[in-house]
Amino acid sequence: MFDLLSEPIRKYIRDKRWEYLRPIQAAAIKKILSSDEHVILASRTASGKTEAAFLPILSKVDFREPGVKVIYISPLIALINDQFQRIEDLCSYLDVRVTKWHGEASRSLKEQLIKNPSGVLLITPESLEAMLANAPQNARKLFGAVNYIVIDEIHSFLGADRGIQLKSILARLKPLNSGKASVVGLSATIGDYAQAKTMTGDEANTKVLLDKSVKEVDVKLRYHLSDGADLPIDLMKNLYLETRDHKVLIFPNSRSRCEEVAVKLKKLSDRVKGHPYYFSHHSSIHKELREYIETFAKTNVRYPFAIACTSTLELGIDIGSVDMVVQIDSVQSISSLVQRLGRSGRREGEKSKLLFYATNPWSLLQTLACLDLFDEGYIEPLRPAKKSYDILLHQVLAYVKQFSECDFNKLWENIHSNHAFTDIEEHELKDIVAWLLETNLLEKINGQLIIGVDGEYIVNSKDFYTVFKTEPAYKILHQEKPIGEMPFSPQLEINENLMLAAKIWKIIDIDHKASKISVIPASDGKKPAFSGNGGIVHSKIRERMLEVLVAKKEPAGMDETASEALRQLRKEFSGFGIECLEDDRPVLYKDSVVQLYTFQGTLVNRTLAFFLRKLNISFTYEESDSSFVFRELSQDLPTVLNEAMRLLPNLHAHISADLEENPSLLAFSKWGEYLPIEYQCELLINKYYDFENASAFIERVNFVRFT
DNA sequence: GACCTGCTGCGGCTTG
Repeated sequence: MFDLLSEPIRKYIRDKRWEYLRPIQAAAIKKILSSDEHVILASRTASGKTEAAFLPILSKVDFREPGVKVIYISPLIALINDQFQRIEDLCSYLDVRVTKWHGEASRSLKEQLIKNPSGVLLITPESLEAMLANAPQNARKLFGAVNYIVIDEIHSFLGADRGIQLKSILARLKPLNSGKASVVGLSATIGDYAQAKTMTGDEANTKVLLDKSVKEVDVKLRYHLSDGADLPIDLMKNLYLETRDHKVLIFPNSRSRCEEVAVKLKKLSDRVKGHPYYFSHHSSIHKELREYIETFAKTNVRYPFAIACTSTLELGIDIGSVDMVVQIDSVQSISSLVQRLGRSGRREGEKSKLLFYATNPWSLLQTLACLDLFDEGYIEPLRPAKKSYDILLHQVLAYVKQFSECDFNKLWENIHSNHAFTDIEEHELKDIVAWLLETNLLEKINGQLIIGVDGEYIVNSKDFYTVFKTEPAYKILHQEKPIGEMPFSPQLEINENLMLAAKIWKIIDIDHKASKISVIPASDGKKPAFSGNGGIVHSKIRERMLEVLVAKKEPAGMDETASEALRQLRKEFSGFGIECLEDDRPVLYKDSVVQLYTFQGTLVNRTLAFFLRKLNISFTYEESDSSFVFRELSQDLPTVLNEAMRLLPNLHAHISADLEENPSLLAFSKWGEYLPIEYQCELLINKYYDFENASAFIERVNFVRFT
């Protein structure tokens, strides 16, 4: 393979003293150099995917003619900054210019590129959106000669609104260079290759190159039952002893818990004069502090450290290799587990090390299920987008802004040929455009659609370029230096103490006008409160939990208390006599209380809850064990579910009544509120609920009674 | 108790 590469690239490899090419690199070189087909490169973390894409692309592309030749698209600014150094290093062998283009990148360098377009461009989807909408003339000048579009961490776009937007942007780029650019997608965690291929818009000519080799994982499972809001002290002490001499990432699943873990570990360390390198890293920590932590982790070789973090440290940002990954209570998805495990054992021949703590039996069971699925190489498929009317509406505004004016037929031609919207029909676009005209987001002059009076505010706001929502928050400052931010809550009051950035603070001033809170150091205080929605657990994980629950086999890696907790939970359920894992579901009858364990994913349960509400049946739902508790059930469960199915033919009427009563149901969608009401209903049905799988569950479920 | 992601144009100021 080496000989196929161009001389400067071969020199790069010699200078790096690579003894051999990784399997994914060899395969990618062969494929990319021999064809112009789109490719998806799927291979575990730290397997050299970036080079797998760029070595052959840089060998093949002729950079002498003007114009940007390669676009690299990343979901994160931090990843662009990281990859910039690697790619620039590579490109220095070819005298090719690399330019960063995102909201925090240098404007003068952007302007230089527009004056004299060439080389490789690293950019975010939102920056592409902004360029297409605001300065289409720049986009034409820059992208007329693009040969390759590399999409990093492509799984982070799949199954998400941001992915539909990216698809649409790729479709809008096509006419600028007569569609001659090939797409190369990179990821370590793709569960559904068919869906990954749809990103390119040409599934038939998209090939997947897959390196299935996996790292061995060394797993230890511990159990410390928690009765209250805080983590048990014996868990914290054990965690301290296990991690004090190592470089570790700790994933406690919430920002609030990150603070708790970082502060408590630091206190334990202080007491015995241990190292001071305890940090917390999540979205509410100020950017500069986060960057400091990342740089510390990457460049420090001498000292052990512990970073309590959320999914901010899950994607490909390079913080080097850690000795161990700690997970406190279960992950919500296998994809997330794979990414987190990939942060340790990155060196050749090294194992990944995972230390897991459960604080309740269901979290232990969920982890065992996830590890089981992980061993099989399973990654949950993402829900394919169906009728994304909200993103369509956003892209309609973007198209009209990009074109300045266009008639309906031109708009329809563009939407119709856009692979993000293959399931949208002309009459649907007509309805939505008519509604946009009625609400003054669009206007029609001489048969031409233009942005309307109220639309101007929307498309000219800096909030226009994203398809996801963000909550307003207060800035937290110490001596005018920003530490982080928090959403306003009753917790934020003068003289209250709280944790942030692994330190404890006392609030001394609140400026509501400027949304600023001043703090000074303190020695004791509470965990911060953040508002958020948990993740979505896939039905496959819940089904596997049932399987592990009724199995006899003792899973490996558990300590004695964990084993005992599993034995206990298995004993509780041994009386049910589950025979068919797919259909049988336990129902516990105790006095007048009925508890149904569905072992279904979050979306199916959410849909079942919708039915129960509509039937005026009172219940409580518990996400951790996926169960519904009924305290005054007057009919038996099969009758109830039969009635639920009878609601289906009138679904729209029920949903629209719900929406009228509670418009915040649409809060999950940033652009949904601008849709006509009947399309808002469709959006709820397609994106928020899962009627297909809920109905299938109702039809096949067989209640296994236990008293 | 429950994750994350991104951003323009322009006016006005400071600094070399």
